Amino acid sequence: MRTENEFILHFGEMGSRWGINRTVGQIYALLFLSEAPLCADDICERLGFSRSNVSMGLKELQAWRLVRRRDVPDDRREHFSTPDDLMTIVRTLIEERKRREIDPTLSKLRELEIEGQDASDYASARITELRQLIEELTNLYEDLARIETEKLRTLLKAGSTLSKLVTATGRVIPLRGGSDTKEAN
Amino acid sequence: MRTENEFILHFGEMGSRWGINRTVGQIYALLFLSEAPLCADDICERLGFSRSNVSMGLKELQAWRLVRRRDVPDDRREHFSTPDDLMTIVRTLIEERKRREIDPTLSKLRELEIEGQDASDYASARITELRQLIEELTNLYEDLARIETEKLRTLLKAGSTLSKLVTATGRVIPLRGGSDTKEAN
DNA sequence: TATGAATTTCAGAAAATACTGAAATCCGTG
DNA sequence: CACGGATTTCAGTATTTTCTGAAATTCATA
Repeated sequence: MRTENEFILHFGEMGSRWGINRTVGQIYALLFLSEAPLCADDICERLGFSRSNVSMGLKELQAWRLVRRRDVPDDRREHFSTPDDLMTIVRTLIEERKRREIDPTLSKLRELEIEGQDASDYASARITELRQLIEELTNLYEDLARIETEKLRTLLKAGSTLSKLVTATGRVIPLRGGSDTKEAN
Repeated sequence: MRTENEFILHFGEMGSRWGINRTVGQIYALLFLSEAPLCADDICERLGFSRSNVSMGLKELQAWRLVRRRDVPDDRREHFSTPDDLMTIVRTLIEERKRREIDPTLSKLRELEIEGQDASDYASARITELRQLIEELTNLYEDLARIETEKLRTLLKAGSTLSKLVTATGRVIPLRGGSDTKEAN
């Protein structure tokens, strides 16, 4: 209980840094730690928030796709839980943050490049450069997002796979302090 | 001008999603688009914020390491600019966000694993699982952060490098819709 | 289609955050 | 070390965001 409480309080505090509020953070944390799905009343009781606040919070978590509805037999009330698989959670988180924090800016930059011919040369160049970099990073992300969870996990656990990755591009990139054997290409 | 203004307003609006406020977002955008370093007075005048607000904003941007001081000859006032290299900016952004949004949670999880033996089995398992995944992702990030900008950029531009990466682990992971030739291993 | 439990909506209260102007501090120069 | 421009601090105000309770709505069941 002590541990669970601290975890929940921590998520509440971090919430604002993560772009959700205290309530939403705590609700998420509570669901994350509970094996069985919980209904809104359970959450109110446990966290001491008003019913309406919990309702809002659950709505937001569903919009983030971080919490899903679950049917519990013999109970009319809706229940909620977080996905079991952590990798799924991480993927969702990244996807949603990209959608909220990056996509709108990419659209705006494209729009400004097309419509706006009135910026200074320097400003135009910077906007284009930024748009290009965001596109490249987005493409990389989309490649990554296609790799199945199982294999991504293997990759993650394998040691210094990264040096191999870079080797595959035709160059050798020594890792600082590493002792990789160099492969001539 | 029209274009610059729209860019600045957009950064102001997005600021709250990015964990900075409107003022800070606008100051950053203005500096990002200006070739010459600007002093606080320039910024006040251009954006219409109070002197003290601009001072706070610049302080915050420096704490994020997104803006640096620059000396301008024959002017006693401090001037500021964003780094020229976009890749540097992206690295800094990721580094700082990791520091603010992930590191504190990783510490807390470790602490809870050590101190807290009172959680339910399920909760303990989830905390451990989460701590492990964050560590793995953090390690991956640290590997990536060591690759020099020049080479990272090459990598980013190269096409479907990712399938090669995964091949290097000893498996072939077909990209959805891709037409990579499979390499037997 | 009337009932009532469950859920959502929403206007206003409470809390948190951002912003300002005035005063204090800093700092190079005479 | 006094002057004066540049910068920061800070207490109070304004704005935004979060939270609540009451009312409205939804929806399965009789």
